[in-house]
Amino acid sequence: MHVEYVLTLLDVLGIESMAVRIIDIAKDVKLPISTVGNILRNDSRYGDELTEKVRNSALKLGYRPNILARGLKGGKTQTIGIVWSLKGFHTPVDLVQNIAFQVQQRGYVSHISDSFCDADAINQILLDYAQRGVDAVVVQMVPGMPIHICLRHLSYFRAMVFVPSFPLPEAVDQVVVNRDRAIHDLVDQFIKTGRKRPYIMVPLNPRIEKIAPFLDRLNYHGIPAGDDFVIPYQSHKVKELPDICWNLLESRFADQIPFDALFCGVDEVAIVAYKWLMARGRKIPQDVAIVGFNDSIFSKYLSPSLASIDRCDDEVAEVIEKILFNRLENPNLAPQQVTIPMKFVWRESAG
Amino acid sequence: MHVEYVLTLLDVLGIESMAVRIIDIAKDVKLPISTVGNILRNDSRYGDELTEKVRNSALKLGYRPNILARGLKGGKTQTIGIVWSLKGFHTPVDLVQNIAFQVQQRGYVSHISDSFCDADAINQILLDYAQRGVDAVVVQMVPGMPIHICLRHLSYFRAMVFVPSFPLPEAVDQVVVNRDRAIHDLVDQFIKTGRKRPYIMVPLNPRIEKIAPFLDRLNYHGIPAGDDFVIPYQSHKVKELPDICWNLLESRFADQIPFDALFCGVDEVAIVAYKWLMARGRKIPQDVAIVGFNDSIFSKYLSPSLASIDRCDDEVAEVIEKILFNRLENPNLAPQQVTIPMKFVWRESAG
DNA sequence: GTGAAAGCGCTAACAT
DNA sequence: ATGTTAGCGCTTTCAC
Repeated sequence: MHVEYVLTLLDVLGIESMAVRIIDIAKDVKLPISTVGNILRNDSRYGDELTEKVRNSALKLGYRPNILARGLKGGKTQTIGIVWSLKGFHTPVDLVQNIAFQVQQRGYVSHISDSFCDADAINQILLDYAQRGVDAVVVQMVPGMPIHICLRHLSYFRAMVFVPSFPLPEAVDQVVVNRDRAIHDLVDQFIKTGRKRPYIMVPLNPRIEKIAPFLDRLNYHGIPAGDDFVIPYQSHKVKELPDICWNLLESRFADQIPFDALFCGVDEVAIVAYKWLMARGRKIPQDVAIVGFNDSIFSKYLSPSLASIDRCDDEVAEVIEKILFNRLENPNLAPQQVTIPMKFVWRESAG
Repeated sequence: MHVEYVLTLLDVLGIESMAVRIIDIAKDVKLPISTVGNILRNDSRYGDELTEKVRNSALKLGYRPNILARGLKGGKTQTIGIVWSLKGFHTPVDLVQNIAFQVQQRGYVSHISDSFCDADAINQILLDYAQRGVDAVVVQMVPGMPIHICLRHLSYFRAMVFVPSFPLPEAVDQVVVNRDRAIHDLVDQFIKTGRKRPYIMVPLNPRIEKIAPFLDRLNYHGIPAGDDFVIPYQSHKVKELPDICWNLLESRFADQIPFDALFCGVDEVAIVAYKWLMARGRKIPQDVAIVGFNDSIFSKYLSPSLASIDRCDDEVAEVIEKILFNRLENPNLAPQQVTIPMKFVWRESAG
């Protein structure tokens, strides 16, 4: 900062700019530093009188422990780190905000870093968190990501919660957020309403999350669905996603529309499909059924209302928080595993 | 963590779980700690040979400085804090992600905290950041928020960038993101297309951001617009927003629709308005023109395409980052102020 | 029950 | 040019 300016300003405001330390309290109450520290840490050995005196002084002076110093000695830093794929449209950023919010309510502060779905990036982030004395981390596990990248950092953190889409075989704390059930349900809905050629429009990777269960379920119903049922898109920049999808539909289905149902990787893409199909005089869901993903708040109010898949972010955030703090409070607990299946939400567009 | 399990696991993986310290390098190269530290800090006094030796050793051992120890001594922690109103739908969470992303690219880590638009909460967060040796903070300033709440913490941080919607009179680094121009433009568009009663549907607070410029501009055009032109909504939970708005329209305009244009606080609310109006047989934009807010990626693909206001998040994030790191690199710079006006984006729904 | 003192890992001022 | 040393603020062990 512009030092002179700041000093002047602080002067004008009459602000004391030094942080209060334990030693300041010690001087105030005329006791040794360790006594003050111990009392502030709720050491029960001290008399009520002393305790009260110290607490009052701390309150009076506005004492706040220096987290850096605490952490340096191996103490808790009241910090949790969240490693997530934030860029790219397939990702539930709301969920991250939710977790951060929960954590903040507990008096913790969170670091949020973009994993870029890249093993090396995750490794660097975890190393970085370790240097900072981060107490615990939440790591989104993308299918195909080697988990040992993360496990090697296990000893640096008091807790480590993984959020994969399929159960990890390792005995670690994990909240599995699985799409299979929801995708089965939506395919069943397509079948029930007589669809013969349901397509899927999603990013190509990771295949196992959406494409595989979709095609599998179609095959289960006797529809020989292969990669010709997949309309893959690349989404480097979220902003370009709608245009990319529009162009994809234009170029690939200029002559005819071979599908009678379409599962879109996100609700926003479903909106593009709506417009594209309507421009061709197709009726939704009569001619083509549509299902989106994420159950965005607007989906219910599209015309027709858009069926979607609910990731259950609130519940997931809640469970993550629970498991995380359980572990922090009780380090010797057996590893926890909770599965939260996403839910298919029927609406008009699904037929 | 489950200690036994972790130890076994680490054992199996053959992982060395101790962090490498300067002293480890010092032992490795048989030099005093300070020499190693100095060299690692790019002290130019040392010979090439020594320098190389130390650097190689650091690389070999995978040395990473302990940020806590560095910060404790008053050094940089490579951390920036972001204080923003995250809950509540009026807020550009994307922007926060953008900033965090930029910061990460620079090798910094970010803390993100929800300000709840509350002075006391902000105060606590800044105190907390100060305890953690956070290098710099970015603070969203909501109109009406007393800035001295923040200024009193000025001396704790190496940089402090404010993001208000109107210029702050104080000489501080600030990126002003202003709506006035965009709202003027959209009102002018309404007038140009002959609208007589344009309404606005937004949260009641802060009035000065959207409602005031909207009504002012209408009055400028000779339309005596007052609070009867405002349809205020409360949005405690984002998820409930569409239903709340729907019910609001239902109950307030059961008999007749008095407006021929509607400016919605977010694009999602515009979607609700679309459906509600269409259900009543109204044509958009012929009967009622609609403009949303945020220029969400789907707006262009609604039917009709939705006019909106672009917050220019990317540009804002970029400027914030630039000012922030300018200040960190050059503490004696004069305070910077940049204004980035939002932009009205015309599309079919605006008529 | 109370208090002195030894670090945590790093930085930087200060000797040599 | 190179090396010594005194902390930063807190925690925790161990004397008293």
